[in-house]
Amino acid sequence: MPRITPERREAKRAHIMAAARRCFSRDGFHQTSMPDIAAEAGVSAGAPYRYFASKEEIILAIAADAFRLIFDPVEQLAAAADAPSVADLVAAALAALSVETVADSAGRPVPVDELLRCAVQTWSEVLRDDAVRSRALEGFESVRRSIADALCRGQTAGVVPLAMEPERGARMVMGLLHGLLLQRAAFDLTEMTGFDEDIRILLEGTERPGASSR
Amino acid sequence: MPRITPERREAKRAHIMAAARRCFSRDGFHQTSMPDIAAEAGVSAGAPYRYFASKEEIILAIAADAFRLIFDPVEQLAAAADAPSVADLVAAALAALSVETVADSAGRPVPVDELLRCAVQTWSEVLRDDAVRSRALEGFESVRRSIADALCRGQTAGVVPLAMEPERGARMVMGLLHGLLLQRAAFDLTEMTGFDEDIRILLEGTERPGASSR
DNA sequence: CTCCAACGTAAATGTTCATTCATCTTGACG
DNA sequence: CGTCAAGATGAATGAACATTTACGTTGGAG
Repeated sequence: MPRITPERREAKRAHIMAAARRCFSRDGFHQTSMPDIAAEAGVSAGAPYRYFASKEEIILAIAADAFRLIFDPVEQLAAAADAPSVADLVAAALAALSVETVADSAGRPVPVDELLRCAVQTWSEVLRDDAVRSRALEGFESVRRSIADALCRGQTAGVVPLAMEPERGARMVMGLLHGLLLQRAAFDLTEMTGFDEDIRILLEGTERPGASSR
Repeated sequence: MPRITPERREAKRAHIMAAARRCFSRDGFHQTSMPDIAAEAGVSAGAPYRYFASKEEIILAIAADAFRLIFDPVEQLAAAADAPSVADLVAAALAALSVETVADSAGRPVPVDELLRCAVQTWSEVLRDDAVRSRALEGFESVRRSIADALCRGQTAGVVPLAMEPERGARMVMGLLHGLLLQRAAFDLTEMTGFDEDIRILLEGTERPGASSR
C-alpha cells in the first residue's frame, strides 16, 4: 500500500485540524473559508479534502474535540471524587477553565482559549445541525450523569443536602460551568481566582481555612 | 412629505424584524439569506433594504433586542428588590426564562424561545463582530452591576454573606442564568419548576415553607 | 532501484448570496 | 382629487465560496 504511513497521515490530519481551530477561533465557523484553512495550514486549497469529506466534517471534528477536551477532566473528577460537596464539584470544574493548554489524545498541547471560543460557536450549531446536536447532547448528558451520581454519593456521605434533587443540581453545576465558560470566552472574565472560595462561602456558610486557590 | 406615516414605517420595520427573528431562530444567522427574510415577511427581495442598511444591521438589531428583552426584567428586579438574598436573585432570573412570551417596546408579544435561540447565536457574533461585542458587553456589565449592587444591599441587610465578593457573586449569578438559558435553548431543559427551591436549599440550608414555584 | 497508488496542487466549476437599480405603485399633503 | 417623493418590486450584478478535477509529485513496498 504505497500511500503514506499511518502516523504521517494522522499527524497531517491533526495539523489541518489545528489550523482550522485557529481560523475558527479567530473568525468563526462561517466566516472561515476552506481556502482560509488550507492557507493557515500551509497547504493547497484541495488538500483538506484528502482528510475531511467536507467543511461540515471539520466543524464536527473540532466541536467534538472542544467539548471533550474541556469536559473530560470535569467528568473524570466527578467520577473519581469520593463524596464531593457541590462546592467541590464546582471548584473542580472551574479549575478546568483556568489552565492555559490541555493535551489532545496524542499529547499535543491545545490552547484552552481556542477551545472555549470554538465551544461557544458550537452552541449555535447545536441549534440547527442534527449531527452536531446529537453528539453535543450525548456529551452533555454524560457529564451531567457523572455529576448527578457524584451528588448522590455526596448525599449518602452527608455533604450534600438530601432535599436537593440531584438531576436539577447537576443541571445547575453544568449551567454555572457553561456560564463562566461563556464569560471567559466572550465577556472578559480574566481573573479566575476566588470563585472557589466564594462558592464555598455561599454553599457552606463558612470560609475554608486551608484554601485550595491554586 | 408624502412618504409613509411614521407609525406605518415603524410597524413595517417591526414586521420585517419579526420575520428575521423567526428565520434566525430556525436556521441561524448565516444560513438565513436576505431573500429568505424578505420571503418570510412577504415582501420583495429589495424591501428590507429600505429599513436596514445591511444584513449586519438586522443581526445587530435582533441581538440587541434579544439581550434586552431577556435581561431587562432581571435588571429591574435586581434594582427594585429591597435586600435580596442570592437565592432571591437567581429565582427571579430563572423566572424570566420560564415565560412563553414577552412584550417588546411597542407591546407586541415576542416568543421567548425565539429570543433564547437568537441570544445563543449572538454569543458567537460577540467573538468576532466589534459592533455586536460592544453592545453585548455594555448590556452584560449593566446587568452585572445591578446584581452586584443588589448583593451589596443584601450584605448590609445580613442576608448575603459578608465574606463573598459581590463582583464575583454577580458573575456567578449571571453565569448560572446564561448556563440555564443555554440549556433551555439547546440542551432540552423543558421543566423549569423546582430550581428555585433547590437553590434555596443549597444556599440557605433550609427549604422555604411558603414556596414560590413558578 | 523502480514503480505506482496515493498525495498534493491550483485552476476550474457551478452555485449562492448580498446588494443595487431601473421601473412601477402608492398614499398623504395641498 | 391630483401630484410626486418615497415605497416597493424583482431582475441584474459581481463577488465569494465549497467542492471537483486534471495533472504533476513522492514515498515506501517489493
